[in-house]
Amino acid sequence: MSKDKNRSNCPISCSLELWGDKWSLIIIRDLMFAKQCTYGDFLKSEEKISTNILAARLKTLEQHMVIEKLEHPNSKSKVLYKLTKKGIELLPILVEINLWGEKYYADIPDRTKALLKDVKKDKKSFIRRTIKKLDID
Amino acid sequence: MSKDKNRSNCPISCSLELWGDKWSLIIIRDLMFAKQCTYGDFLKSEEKISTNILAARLKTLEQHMVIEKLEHPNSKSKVLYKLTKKGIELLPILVEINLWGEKYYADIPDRTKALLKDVKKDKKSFIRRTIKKLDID
DNA sequence: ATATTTACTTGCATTTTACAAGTACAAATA
DNA sequence: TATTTGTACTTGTAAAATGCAAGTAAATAT
Repeated sequence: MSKDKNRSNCPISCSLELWGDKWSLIIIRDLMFAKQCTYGDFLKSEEKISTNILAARLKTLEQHMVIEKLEHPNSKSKVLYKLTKKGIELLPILVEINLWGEKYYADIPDRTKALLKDVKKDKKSFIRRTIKKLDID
Repeated sequence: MSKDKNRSNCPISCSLELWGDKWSLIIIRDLMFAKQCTYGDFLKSEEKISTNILAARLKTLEQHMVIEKLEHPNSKSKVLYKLTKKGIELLPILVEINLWGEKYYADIPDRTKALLKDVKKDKKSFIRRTIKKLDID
């Protein structure tokens, strides 16, 4: 019925209890680099999340104020999802995961390579610029 | 029988397929800040991982060369686990998760607070020093 | 010789996930 | 206006992962 207690007060452990799974950061990645997404946009991602899992994750992330829902400007049947400040602040984590993954996995997409080249040139500046883009709505 | 194909070539997605769960980074955290751990040490952690899950995660992380097994200097019945270079390089990710978690969760343990104070003073230096400690074996 | 420690494995109930299909409302089309 | 399509979900169910308790085997301590 109600929320369980955290298994510890370690910030890493608490964070993992919220988004430590195979899908949450994929959703957040999409929002981070596409700015805003509809439900259908998430479903179209290459990783092919199933619709019930997507709905569950969106719900949890919204409840924990990592993302929020917005009305779509052109349509009442569409919903726009976007990152909150709390969600945007996950960017440094995504950047570091990207850098680690680039080092240990092959066939990185060109778009990602370009992005990471930019990151490596000046990480702080990349983060600042990306956040700035997300903040404008 | 054999390994499944990755769901995409996105480095974030690939990384999550390996350690995107509620336990892998807890194991890695323990190794990162305790340098070396036995099986029993992991079980003693506050988060109370169950023994079958621990065994499964250690196996996967070893297979993917994130951790490795060492003989215990004093005992043939003990096994020492330590991070490989690949594992050590997850430190920037753990640092960023820690910083995010510190911001959004309460009652952070004093040890962690002290560590994060050090991180915030000079992140690069903290990472360099922590890696240096881990490299000596 | 016996008991204890250590690193696991095994069995099973519960939970989570993945896949397929279905629903409800908005919007476009005939 | 009626019907089809698009969009955001929900529901059902089988398969897989998890959590808990107990068990095993080798090494060490007593």
